Amino acid sequence: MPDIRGDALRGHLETLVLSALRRGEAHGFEILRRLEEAGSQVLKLKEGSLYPALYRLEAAGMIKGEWEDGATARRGPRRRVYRLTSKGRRRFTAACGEFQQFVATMGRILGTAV
Amino acid sequence: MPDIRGDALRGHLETLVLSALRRGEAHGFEILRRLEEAGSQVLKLKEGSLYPALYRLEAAGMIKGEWEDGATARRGPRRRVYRLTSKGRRRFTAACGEFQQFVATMGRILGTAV
DNA sequence: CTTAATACATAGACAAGCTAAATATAAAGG
DNA sequence: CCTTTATATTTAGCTTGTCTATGTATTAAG
Repeated sequence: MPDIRGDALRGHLETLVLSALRRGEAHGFEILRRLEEAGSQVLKLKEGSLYPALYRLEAAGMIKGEWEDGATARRGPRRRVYRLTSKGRRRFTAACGEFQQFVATMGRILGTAV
Repeated sequence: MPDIRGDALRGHLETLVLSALRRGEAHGFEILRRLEEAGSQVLKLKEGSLYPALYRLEAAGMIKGEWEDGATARRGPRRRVYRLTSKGRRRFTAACGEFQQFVATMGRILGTAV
């Protein structure tokens, strides 16, 4: 089972990130884990793709990130926890519709066998 | 109904071109027409995207292009007519499978409502 | 002879995802 | 202590596909 190529993902990654955050706020690594888990081994997302996507989404007001309280008893550096804004929630709904349209259009062209 | 953005298309365009050629050989403009027709107004493909894609596909041995015989009584310059190679046909089949997997994975992440 | 229609070509911009490496923090282990 | 290990974020630079915009070529029509 070949991996999903980066180019195929392009333009859809932000939708995936928004989707991952519907399950509740999460920091970058956690988002990565959620997506790879749901992606069943074929979706391999890289930090170098995710973090810039998070910055874009935050800049666009779709998500809001805050540094986690430092007093957590765990290994590792501070984490930035993101949550969906209401704008992001609306964007996600719209993005789902657009994706559906994209799939429908592709399907029409590739034939019903697809 | 918003158009399908270029980024959403990225990585899927070559599959679309292969698909268009299943209906028989065609020159660039004809491919464009076939795709836009099947794309129902939401898929707006540009020459600047299509022709490079054709060159890539030909270089990869997926399609074969030949200059049309000049004695055609019609307006316009010579046309380069492309047809699927057997390699291209196999590639198309594989690409359909990959697209299906992509859609399935996206669907799993976006939720069944998608 | 000009205009319109058709078709191909391509330079350059742009953007998103990838590679790879650096940095930071703190628990765990000896 | 000091090193190792695990966790998490950051970013520079590369690659590549699509788009914008423009240019060229050819022939029918007026």
